[in-house]
Amino acid sequence: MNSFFDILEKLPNLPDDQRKLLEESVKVIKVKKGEVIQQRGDLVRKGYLVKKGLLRSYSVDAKGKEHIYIFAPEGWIAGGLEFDSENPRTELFIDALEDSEVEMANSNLFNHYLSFLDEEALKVEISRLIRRVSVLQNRVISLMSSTATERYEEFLKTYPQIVQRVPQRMIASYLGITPEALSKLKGELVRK
Amino acid sequence: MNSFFDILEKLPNLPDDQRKLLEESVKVIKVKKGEVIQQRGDLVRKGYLVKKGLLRSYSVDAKGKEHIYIFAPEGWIAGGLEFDSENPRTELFIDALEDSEVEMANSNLFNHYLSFLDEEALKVEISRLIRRVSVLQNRVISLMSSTATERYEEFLKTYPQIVQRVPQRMIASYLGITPEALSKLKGELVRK
DNA sequence: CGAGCGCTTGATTGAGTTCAAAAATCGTGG
DNA sequence: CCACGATTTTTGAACTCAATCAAGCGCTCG
Repeated sequence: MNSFFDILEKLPNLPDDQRKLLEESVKVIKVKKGEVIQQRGDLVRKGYLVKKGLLRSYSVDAKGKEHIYIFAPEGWIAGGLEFDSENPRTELFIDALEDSEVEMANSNLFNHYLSFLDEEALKVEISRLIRRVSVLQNRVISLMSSTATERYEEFLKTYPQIVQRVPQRMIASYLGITPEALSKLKGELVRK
Repeated sequence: MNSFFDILEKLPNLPDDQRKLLEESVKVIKVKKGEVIQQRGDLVRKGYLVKKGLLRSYSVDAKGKEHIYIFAPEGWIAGGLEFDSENPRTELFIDALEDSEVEMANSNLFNHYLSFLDEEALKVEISRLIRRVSVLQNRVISLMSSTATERYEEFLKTYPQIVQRVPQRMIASYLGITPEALSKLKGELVRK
């Protein structure tokens, strides 16, 4: 999926007024580097599909430290349209690491989308969620069982395109370690 | 959902031969404590709904250490019927922590289930996945930003019914620490 | 009743944190 | 295009939390 408007095209039977409503629930916005577009506690659930640039989603712990949850480069979605009724408020912040262009969709789109889904689209949607579960599962396992060095090497393999674009301390934050630790760890790796 | 057979009841339009096929894809089995019912690398995707007893799903790392991914008491599903085509082989083991009674469904059920889903059931299915994503997200964040002690206290609050039933070293394994560390950490807590 | 399993406790080690400061890099205005 | 200030990375020393190794205790179930 490269655009939320693809979703609308998958709904040929949609009445015109509905279609208009959904079209209006997607806006293309420009986000400046550093700009925060979602904060913890936000009730409004929005999905941000990155057309150009790079977003990050992160939590802030009790001590004010940031922990990056995902990077979202071109083609990725940050924030998700999914709505968990048991926990309606976001835990996560989202901001831009580069000047970005983003399609912002509010949850109307998703909910209406669901109502009109055909069997094919349904499977796509479920696949997307399953893949997400799978990615998260691996992250949990790796946080529990791998050293920082192993996690870093894994990151290099999995997200080479991101390594180039973000400051090293952000990678440290994704890995769950301090910038100093990552720097030293890299030194160790080079020494071999 | 307390039984996979509930799924079948949600499909009133199902032709009889199809229904019979699906009914045959669910088996009730007894699993003895310690018995392993899924291993890493298994291609066959099965879902295990616990009727009685307690299952655990866990990974084994390079050093042979086990890391518990979830506990599944009565009413929970271990293993999941979801099929990720990009990564068809399980990373996880599943075994029984108590003598258990389990409904075992193979992925036929799920796939057919999807084909016949109505709008209502679809939303339920997607909700289930979303909740799972949400749980995993919290686990990732907590592994990155909380100390072992904080994670233990969180576990006590979230899964009080499980604390009573599993050996302490299993809780340590879930928290991502050694049994010794958990024992000492508990000592500290009592001392206050 | 004994052997083994699980929990505790202690000593030692190691990975990663914290704090501080220097070195390298980046970005922006002149 | 350069220079300066700000940010990022590196390096070092001291410290902390949890891992590892080892020994002892208590329970249970075979």
